Amino acid sequence: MINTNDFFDALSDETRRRLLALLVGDDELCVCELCYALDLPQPKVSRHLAVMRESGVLSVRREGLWIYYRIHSLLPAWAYRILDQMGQGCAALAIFQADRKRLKEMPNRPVRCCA
Amino acid sequence: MINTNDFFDALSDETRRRLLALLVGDDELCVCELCYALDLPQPKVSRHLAVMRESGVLSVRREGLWIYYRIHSLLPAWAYRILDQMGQGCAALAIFQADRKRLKEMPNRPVRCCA
DNA sequence: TGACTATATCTGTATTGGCGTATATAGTCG
DNA sequence: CGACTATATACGCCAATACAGATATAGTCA
Repeated sequence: MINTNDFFDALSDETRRRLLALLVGDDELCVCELCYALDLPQPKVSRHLAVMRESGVLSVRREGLWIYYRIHSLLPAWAYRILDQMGQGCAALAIFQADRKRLKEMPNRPVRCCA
Repeated sequence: MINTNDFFDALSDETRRRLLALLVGDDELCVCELCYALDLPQPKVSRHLAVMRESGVLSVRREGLWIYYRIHSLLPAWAYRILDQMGQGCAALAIFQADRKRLKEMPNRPVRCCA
């Protein structure tokens, strides 16, 4: 079960909120998609994902070379609702909209074979 | 209008979450009530309240010697819902329950005259 | 095996942010 | 005015954390 402090720690950084906002909408995305969408160096994205993976906010699945992250399915209901509201609150912001746009227009997105 | 970063910054510290959780339930409380409930030194509580006041998460009313804080009434709907869900998520935790208990049992609570 | 791709981790640095303590401000009341 | 109460702020210190850049790991495919 996730720790409350860890959950709010995930929300305390804008980069992490950008990652979460994408994942709330898209159910699962791989690291290279997230890097491309946020237009940030891969180690930076990877470190933030690691923080959230280690605290149980995100879960991970490997498929070949790609590693897919998603919102952890065992979060308590209130935590889901907060993520959802955060997504709504951020949807109006230019940065978050640009992230969505870049993701949508990303060339050669990896194809899930056996989601 | 509140800044999204500032809003999540308010949630990023446990002391601030304890303050917010009390205020979500009680509509307004003065600094000495909050100090007593959290059992923390006054400057520490005051500094955390100042952070949230300056970013527009809390608003303030003076009544004589006492200063009453409350959740700001102009937060966007999604922010309210997050505060509400945070309150529910934390309600199960011992620290937050103890805060409520101390507040309820506090002797000589100041009396609002003209709320 | 070796080249290549995707992702993770390490290392050193700079910044942020919380803390305790001391002190300042502001209002009340004699 | 001076004593008192409630609250706010300033200061110096320390720990946490984000960062860039370099490097390691792990899987794939020739």
